[in-house]
Amino acid sequence: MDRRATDKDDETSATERPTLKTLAFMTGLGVTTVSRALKDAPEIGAETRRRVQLVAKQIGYRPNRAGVRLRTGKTNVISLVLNTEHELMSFVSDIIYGVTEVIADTPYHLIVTPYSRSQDPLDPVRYLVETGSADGVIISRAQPNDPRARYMLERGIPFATHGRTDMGLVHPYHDFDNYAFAGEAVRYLAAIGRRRLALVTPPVGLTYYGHTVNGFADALSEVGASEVPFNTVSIDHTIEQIRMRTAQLMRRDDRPDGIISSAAAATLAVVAGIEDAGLKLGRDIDVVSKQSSEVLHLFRRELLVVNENFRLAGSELARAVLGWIGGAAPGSLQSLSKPSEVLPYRG
Amino acid sequence: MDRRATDKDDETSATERPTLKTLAFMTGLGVTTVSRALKDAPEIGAETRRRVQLVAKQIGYRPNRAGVRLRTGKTNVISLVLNTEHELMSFVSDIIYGVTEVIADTPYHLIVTPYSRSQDPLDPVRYLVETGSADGVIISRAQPNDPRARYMLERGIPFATHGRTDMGLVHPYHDFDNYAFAGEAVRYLAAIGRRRLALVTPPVGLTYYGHTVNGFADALSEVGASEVPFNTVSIDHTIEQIRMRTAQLMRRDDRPDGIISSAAAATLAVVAGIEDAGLKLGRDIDVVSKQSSEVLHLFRRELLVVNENFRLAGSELARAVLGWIGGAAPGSLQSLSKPSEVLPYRG
DNA sequence: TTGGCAATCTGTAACGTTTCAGTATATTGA
DNA sequence: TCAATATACTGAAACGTTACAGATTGCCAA
Repeated sequence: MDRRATDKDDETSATERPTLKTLAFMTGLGVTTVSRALKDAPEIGAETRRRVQLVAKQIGYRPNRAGVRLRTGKTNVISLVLNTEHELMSFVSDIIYGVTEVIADTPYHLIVTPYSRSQDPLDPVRYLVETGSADGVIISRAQPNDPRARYMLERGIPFATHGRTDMGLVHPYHDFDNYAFAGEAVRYLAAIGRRRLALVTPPVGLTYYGHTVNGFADALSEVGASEVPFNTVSIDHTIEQIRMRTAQLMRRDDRPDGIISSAAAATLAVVAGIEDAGLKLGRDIDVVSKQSSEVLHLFRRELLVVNENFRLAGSELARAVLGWIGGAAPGSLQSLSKPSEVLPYRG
Repeated sequence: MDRRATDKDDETSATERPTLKTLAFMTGLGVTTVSRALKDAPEIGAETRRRVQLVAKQIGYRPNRAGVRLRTGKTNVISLVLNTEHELMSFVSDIIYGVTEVIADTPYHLIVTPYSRSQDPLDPVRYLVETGSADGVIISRAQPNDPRARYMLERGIPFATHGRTDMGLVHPYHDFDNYAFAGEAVRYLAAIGRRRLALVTPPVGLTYYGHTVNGFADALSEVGASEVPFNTVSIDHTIEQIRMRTAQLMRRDDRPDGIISSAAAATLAVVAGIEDAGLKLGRDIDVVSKQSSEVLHLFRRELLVVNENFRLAGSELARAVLGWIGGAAPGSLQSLSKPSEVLPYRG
């Protein structure tokens, strides 16, 4: 128990970042004791604990991430896996902000892991898991049978999906209730006298494609309206494609008098197509669209909108992943966001 | 030189992630040799080098980031520092995608570090530097006298700014030539007979506010048009504010017959305001606007647009930071993006 | 032969953290 | 009184990497 300054340590330069060793030296304790005191371990005396924590706060001690990660494997990183090509008018920033909001006062960092159209969506996830680059993962564009979710479940790495899967496997998710959205939209249009409705669907293959289509179909038969098939486009198509095909559709005799669109970007193109065909919004046809920011009513007042909050989605997803990491049951970390009413323009 | 399996090592379980030790064992070499062979050190025999690299590739060896980071301080992380509240129609995703494009085949990860309106913009930067969380930083919303740039220059941490500063200090940046943009816009409007022009400016305080205002003023006097002051808004204002104040402006006798807008989101509000005042785009007034995605022509065909490519900005910024990290001279890592022509709608 | 010197390769230590297996002291039970 | 036990602390080892300071070998000049 000799308390001479250890010969090799240079506690001289005050500019260096403090480590546990610095704290140990300052408090006269061992490194181990300091480490445990900082994490409120029970076998540390109350006064010692307070003293260590005080000094740590004073000198602005921050654990070295690399040290922790090397020793424990804990990265303190959440990864958001994104497709860099889909989603035109990108809601991406909202999700990111939602996530950062939640992790702001945690030690977590957010890394963005992209993948492109040409890649297998499993690639980035495999990379993250194999290299142990994150404690938790958020993926979007969930599919009914999603290999990524299956993969991560097998490896036991916490994750949350934006959108639900349908594999009989339970995992955290956040989803917008697109079944309800499509239903509400149909009922609204029926209520204002529209009877021949078309749907601009989500990308085929994603889970919420099914939800939307089902909500649409069920509500159609409920209100006794009919569907005008419009399967040639989804919101993943380009502006040009959607516009052209909408114009084609609107030039037919059996054209719809109502359209429901699953995304604001697509709606811009749909409206352009409608007008290309010489028809007028609000008179010849009504359009209900989801949007994630208040742009559509600036675009055309006649549009009917339903708001989807992606910032909230980001927050919920982050909360879910952190919850799972923290040991909560995956099944308890699922949330579904109800759509707003269908909103007409108000001055 | 005994080649018995070292007693404590368990090279048995094939499921573990390979490390240098694994490679050393497999090749029969020392850990040091393997390490150097992998980074093409000159004192390693050519054959040995090839052999090690072959084995490494075969078993999918990936250096442990925490190990490298702990030992060398190199994080292999680039941080993008973002304000979570400004920038309505967010170009954020484009920047992110641009960055990820460039770092895709490097060992770098991208972390997003947010800060909110209530915080000092220096906070996140200070955090990154103090904790050594990134090898390079990208900041946006550059100011003429930017404390963040000054701070990072002092600490010698590589960074790039989206937008220029004006402190007589040299550092990498990427910027859109807003002086040219405003000038082109003025000249275009003058050429189609507009003589009384108003400018929806960038946020006061940011460097490109000055560029834009100067480009506007210089071109005005060049073509002999006059300015209608419109200092009550900038593109950082809310949609509602811009819309209301534009309507007010357009109801005055001395209203402009041309408006130049620095952002697409603001332009939506400007057009709404114009129409609120009962005026018609293309007849009573023309509007030139920057946009970062092809939305404005769907919105109103009469709009005149200039495209700004944020994905490119992201790529350039990433390239700049990586260049600086790689030892290039900061002064050689500056780029300016020329605006496109002013583009009217074409069917 | 011997010394010197390249050319290759190697072990050890260190980065900062947590965990393991203690040690020293005080306190309790009988 | 003595042993058992609880309390409060500690050093050493390990995570995977790189840098440092050697080691070993072969070859050439003297």
